[in-house]
Amino acid sequence: MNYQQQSAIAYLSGPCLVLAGAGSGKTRVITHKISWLLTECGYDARRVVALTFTNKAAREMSQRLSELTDRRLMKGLTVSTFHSFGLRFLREEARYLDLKPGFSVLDANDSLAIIQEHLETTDKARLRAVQQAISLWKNALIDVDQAEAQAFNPSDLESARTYRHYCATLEAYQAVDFDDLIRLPALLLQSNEGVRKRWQSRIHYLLIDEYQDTNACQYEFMRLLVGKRAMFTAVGDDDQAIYTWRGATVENLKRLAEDYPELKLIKLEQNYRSVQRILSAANQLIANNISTYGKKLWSDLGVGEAIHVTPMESDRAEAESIAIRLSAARFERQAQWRDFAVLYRGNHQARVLEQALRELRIPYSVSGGQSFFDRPEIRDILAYLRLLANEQDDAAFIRAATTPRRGIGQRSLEVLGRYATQHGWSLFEAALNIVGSDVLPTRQSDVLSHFVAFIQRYQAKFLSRAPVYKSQQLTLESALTKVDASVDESPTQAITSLIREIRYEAWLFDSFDEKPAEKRWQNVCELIDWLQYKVDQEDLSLEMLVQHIALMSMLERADDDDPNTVRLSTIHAAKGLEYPHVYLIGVEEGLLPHTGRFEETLTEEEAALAQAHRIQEERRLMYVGITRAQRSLHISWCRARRRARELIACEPSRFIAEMGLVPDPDESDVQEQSISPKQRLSQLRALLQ
DNA sequence: CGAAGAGTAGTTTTT
DNA sequence: CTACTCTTCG
Repeated sequence: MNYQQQSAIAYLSGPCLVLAGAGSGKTRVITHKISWLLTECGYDARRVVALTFTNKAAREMSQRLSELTDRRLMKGLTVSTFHSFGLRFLREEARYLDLKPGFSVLDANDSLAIIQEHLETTDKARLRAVQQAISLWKNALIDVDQAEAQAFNPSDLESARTYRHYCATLEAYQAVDFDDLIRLPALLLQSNEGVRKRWQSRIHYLLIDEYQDTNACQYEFMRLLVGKRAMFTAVGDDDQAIYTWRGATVENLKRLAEDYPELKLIKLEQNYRSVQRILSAANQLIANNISTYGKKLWSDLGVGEAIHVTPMESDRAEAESIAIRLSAARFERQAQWRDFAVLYRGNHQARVLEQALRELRIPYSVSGGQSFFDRPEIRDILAYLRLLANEQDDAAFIRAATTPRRGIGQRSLEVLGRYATQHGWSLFEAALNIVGSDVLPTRQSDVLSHFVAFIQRYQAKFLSRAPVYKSQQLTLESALTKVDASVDESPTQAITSLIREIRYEAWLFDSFDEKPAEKRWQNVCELIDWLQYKVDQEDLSLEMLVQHIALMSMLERADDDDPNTVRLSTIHAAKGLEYPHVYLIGVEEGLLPHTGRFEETLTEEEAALAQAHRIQEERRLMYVGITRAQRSLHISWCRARRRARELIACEPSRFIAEMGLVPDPDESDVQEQSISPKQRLSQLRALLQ
């Protein structure tokens, strides 16, 4: 532990900001600080909260923490993502926000559907833009009225109107979205003194990871949680701020110094991860950015080998070449597959790579990408669970009512929707009251009321379970209290019987070919297993489980099996991780830095400014990518790339020149041309036999 | 109402 | 090339 790390850990006199460069032992400082608080300073674990941005980071933190701390002292400690923490807060304080305890947590898909319904357009770009606008407004704590007042052009006005409709819909659904998980707690802490006092006296020390990624909302949340006492440690690196598109603002770093004049600033500049060659390139690159706090990273791990820069003919050739080079490198370096990572800008780039790797039988795993919980069959089942927990969740109602097909179609839903709007009901309530009304033919209303009765039957099953949330004295600790064990049927048993009753398996095999159907059914079974596991592990009620699922990005099983595979990952998803050998691909103008479409509504200067910010963020992204590498770094770019259905010419990224790198003579395209990838592939195959 | 077929648009990053 | 949408037919 170096001097700076030690002082960061031991500093407890007030607010503390640790500027931790890439690989400078950031997580180490946080975990040791928590351990220090618990074991040396006598802090009660229930009074300490550590917040991260990703589930992965939270998991790693508690993992590493438990390696250096007595388990008994950790009891009641909170290490979670901002969003999970916000969810827990909301569950406890739901009554102050007119939210019922079973409120739904909508994911991005659900919220997009609401927006689409209101806008009545299928223009995907527009929909995304509006969704983004709404999210940014929420994250900046701008309410509907303010948004409308600030709208200067028709496009913004339409977005603001949609914002209004969107918020109203969420309220009607008794649902919150991701942004609300932080926004609502922040607003409640602002407006309700009693709640504020309670939380401020409950939390004695707060730690925040990746502080540079906080948005205005999260800042406010944090500020109100720590109160005047201001006992917190924020750890971050302004050079690694790569989420400003999500509302994160580096301004928060400056604001911290302004709001807390007594703020203790500690810089961690020694890098323990990479060889000097890699670090120098990273430093040289990031020097092109305007930085808030200057940092000079250094390491004593030696100079290291040269950074390879390789031009490729096409994205296909790049993928094949990477596959070959991975095989060769593993052999030459006597390394494991898990020592290698291939990083890229966009998820779609994984496609070609996967193909190439499969051809060479190279084991790989893709991080990020499509989430397990995004698969249609999983969403089907979850729709039922969501509906059980909250019958006002219209989105869940529609999905559950129409899957599997039970004779409720577009037309019936339209009529039902109108009927519901007329009376100010949810779809569920409307369906409940539809028998006897003459809005639908008896055949349809029978099916609907049959469906409603079915849902109610299962609701009763779950309701008979101890409803944890009703307890008035619910606290952080007791939220996880064991569910009444005297009930005859476990939640997962009930879910299993529900799935059987809707004949989901049969429906799958009916609607799809044997192979895909089997896979889907397997996923459903996996979901049930996972639910069972969660129920056993954490004693969560169905409600809490369902709410939590929206926050799970991937199947969290990776920790038990430790696959020896090459990691394929977006640079974003690789943040915080490190690999001995990194291949950074697609380093081209237009892709990295990525250039999206420019906004027509902006003036020329505004557009130029936005563009400048964009480039800086992309540069930080490149910086993050580079600094993942410990020993060797390989950068490649393509002369041409398939995009949509045409081949477009590409230029090497300006970042390559900014780092002062030139193509590596040994691996230049001369060799690429003299021997085709296919030939090299078969050569290598022969070699490997 | 729902399934099968034809046509068409599409690519940033994520809790 | 593929994944999704819209259309048409039973």
